[in-house]
Amino acid sequence: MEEKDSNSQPFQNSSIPEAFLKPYAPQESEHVMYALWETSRYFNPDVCIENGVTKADADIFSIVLPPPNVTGTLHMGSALMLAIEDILVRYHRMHGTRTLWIPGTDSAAIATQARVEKEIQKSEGKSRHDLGREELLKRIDTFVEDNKSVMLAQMRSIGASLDWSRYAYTMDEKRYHAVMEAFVRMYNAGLIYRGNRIVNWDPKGQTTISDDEIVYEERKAKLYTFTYAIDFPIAISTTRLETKVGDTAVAVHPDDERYKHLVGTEYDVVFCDVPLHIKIIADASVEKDFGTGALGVTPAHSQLDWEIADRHNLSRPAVINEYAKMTVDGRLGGLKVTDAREKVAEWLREENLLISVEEITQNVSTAERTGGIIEPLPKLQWWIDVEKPFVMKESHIKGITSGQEVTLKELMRISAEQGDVKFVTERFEKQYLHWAKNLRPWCISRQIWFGHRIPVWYRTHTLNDETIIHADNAVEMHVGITPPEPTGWTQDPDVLDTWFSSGLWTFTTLGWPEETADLKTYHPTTLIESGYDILPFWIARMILMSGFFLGQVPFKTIYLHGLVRDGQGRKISKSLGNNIDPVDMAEKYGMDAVRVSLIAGMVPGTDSKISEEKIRGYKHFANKLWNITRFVLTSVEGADVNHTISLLSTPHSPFYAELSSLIALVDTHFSNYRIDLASDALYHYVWDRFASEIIEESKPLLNGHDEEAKKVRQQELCDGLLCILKLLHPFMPFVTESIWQQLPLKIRGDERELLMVAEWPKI
RNA sequence: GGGCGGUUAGCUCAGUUGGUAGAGCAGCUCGUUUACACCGAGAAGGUCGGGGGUUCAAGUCCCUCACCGCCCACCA
Repeated sequence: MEEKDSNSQPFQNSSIPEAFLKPYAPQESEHVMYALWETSRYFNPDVCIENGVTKADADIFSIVLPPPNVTGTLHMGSALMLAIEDILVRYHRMHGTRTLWIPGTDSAAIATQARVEKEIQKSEGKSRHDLGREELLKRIDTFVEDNKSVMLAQMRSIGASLDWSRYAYTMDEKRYHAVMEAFVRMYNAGLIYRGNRIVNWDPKGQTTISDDEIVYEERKAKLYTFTYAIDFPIAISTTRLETKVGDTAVAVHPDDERYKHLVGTEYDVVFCDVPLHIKIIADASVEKDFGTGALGVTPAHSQLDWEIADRHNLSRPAVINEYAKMTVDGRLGGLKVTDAREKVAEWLREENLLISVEEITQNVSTAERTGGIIEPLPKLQWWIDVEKPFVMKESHIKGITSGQEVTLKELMRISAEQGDVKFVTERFEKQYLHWAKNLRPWCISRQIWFGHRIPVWYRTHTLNDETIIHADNAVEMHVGITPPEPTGWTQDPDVLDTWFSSGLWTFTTLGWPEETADLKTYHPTTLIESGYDILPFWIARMILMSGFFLGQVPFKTIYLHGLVRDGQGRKISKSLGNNIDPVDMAEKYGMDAVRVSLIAGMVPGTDSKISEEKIRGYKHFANKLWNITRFVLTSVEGADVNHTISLLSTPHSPFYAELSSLIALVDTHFSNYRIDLASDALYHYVWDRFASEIIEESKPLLNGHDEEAKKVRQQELCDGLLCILKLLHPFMPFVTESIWQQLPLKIRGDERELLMVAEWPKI
């Protein structure tokens, strides 16, 4: 950009701050503004009270930041989340509300461990077993520490006015202890148990994963139809031939006329070298129209079959191990499942038992993190029983009375149905209720090393201790944060599902299990704000946990935002190369522009778009504001303006009336969580009204000879500017604060020094 | 299979209780006389996915069809 000839510079000898002689340069001031806010310590509501910014008995607005994973750097999705929350937080803080926003980061157990393991494998060619548990955890800690500092710096760069004095990490000491405490209490209430059930086993990651971590992939497969033996009366169909050596029954529909006469008969066959005892049973879960209408029941390797086995008291031989290899004797022994499948097909052909082979497409379950094909296996795991009634000693939840007996499932349903938690977007309530209704036992143990280790201890010798109960295998077990004696006890090697600890997040961040002042003051939190993609994972589990431990809902309102997509509405993905980095964009156009372009046109619950053109547009807007200031300052130079905070409370001209209705409109949009509409209204007022019309109309007035009219207009311009700065501050904190900091005292009047804590204009 | 969204200007989307179709970006024409060219002025552009219904009046309410997308379940 060329420097203007100094002779043509009209402000050469004026008192206009020099910064306004150039276009707005966000890069120079953003970090300075953030430092100013942070050192003021006003992000902390206690400091606001001490300094009279907030009254101690003011209304509460509390919100816990959904902790970003320490694995990554900040992407547009997290930037959107931070922007929305910061806008709401700044808005409430300026209203004099006692406002708390708690920052945190998430260890993201499986994702983080997988990431570090992969890097070590790549650079050193070593697996986690080569390193050992202790060494791997050390490496992960180093990785986390490195990443964390980058993450936190980026969160600051967004402008997030988080109370850093209350920062929490899911794996820090306080949170770790709270999670242990939670496990023990839930166990003692009888809601956590250890049991053998079918789990989703990921042979690649060598761990259990939850239903929610499964991704279905469409694949072509062969559907084989065959009989177990020449004299076996029913043909069955399957895509997983190799599991058939684990069959104990053939199930048919009770109403199926073809097979009715066979129900109850039993057969002994030798299938692929494996002796089987097959019982023919009738079960309503069988589809008459699929395949032959008869289902070979493999209790140990299918969720559905396991449940059928429950109903018919069948045995459940396991034939596949954790490495997806066959455990039977004979020709299949030790083979991988895919090879075994071929082998069985071969055998069927030889024996003339194969009736047909059909190409079908089916959904294969794969692990989200590793891509491994899920092998359903029976395993001894820890579970949360969501259907077991317990007594809720003290309930603050609408629809549940203290002392009432409820199940976790009912608790989740009632919290939403009675309106104790409200959804900003109604359709998510339907989704949530549907999910809560179909909730099954929740498997909370994971066979990885990084995470909250299960507080259960085992030893093989007996001891007379009342706290000891007997598990299977005649091993003694003790549930507690520490072992009953310093030696002789081994801790369960598994760690907890990351969502177990995340479910406690709204109250562990406030100091639970201690009964802290924070917990009393800020819980239930006012609002949870997150992407809709983690509704079942996280939102639902927080309601469960908070209900159980505190008899409260974790938050009163649920605001879910959508995905951030690219300018054409495509998902942001590495393969498309369409990623737009918020930090890069901020360097180019300023963070305010990034923030506003993220929330403009973003309706709660729907996906939104971001593009570089859009960001550029709002950069221009920031500059417009800058130049409006320049004009106003020039116009009132030497004039006698006198600003007091209360000025706006008595609108005495169309100008003030218009400002009042703008404030009212913005407030209405905020109360409906439509910050997109609020920012839109402000954008248009500032540009189309204030800049294009009011300022233009002012020019003849300011140059005219009617001194009274000139004076009135000068006052109006000042008040208008201050009002606009305040209204825009939540959206564009950097440029508005930059301007505020450079306003001459006579214009700022008796307002506070930091715009961040200035009083919201009153109508 | 079950559920839920969406379809409005070239592109991306608003449109609150039914009352004369809106914005941003792109594009077109013109303009650089001092807040801002990171600007201003102006014009153009839509039978609101198709069909039917309710109503004095429908982008908005109801029915139906088509297409796109998402979530859940999952057939062995």
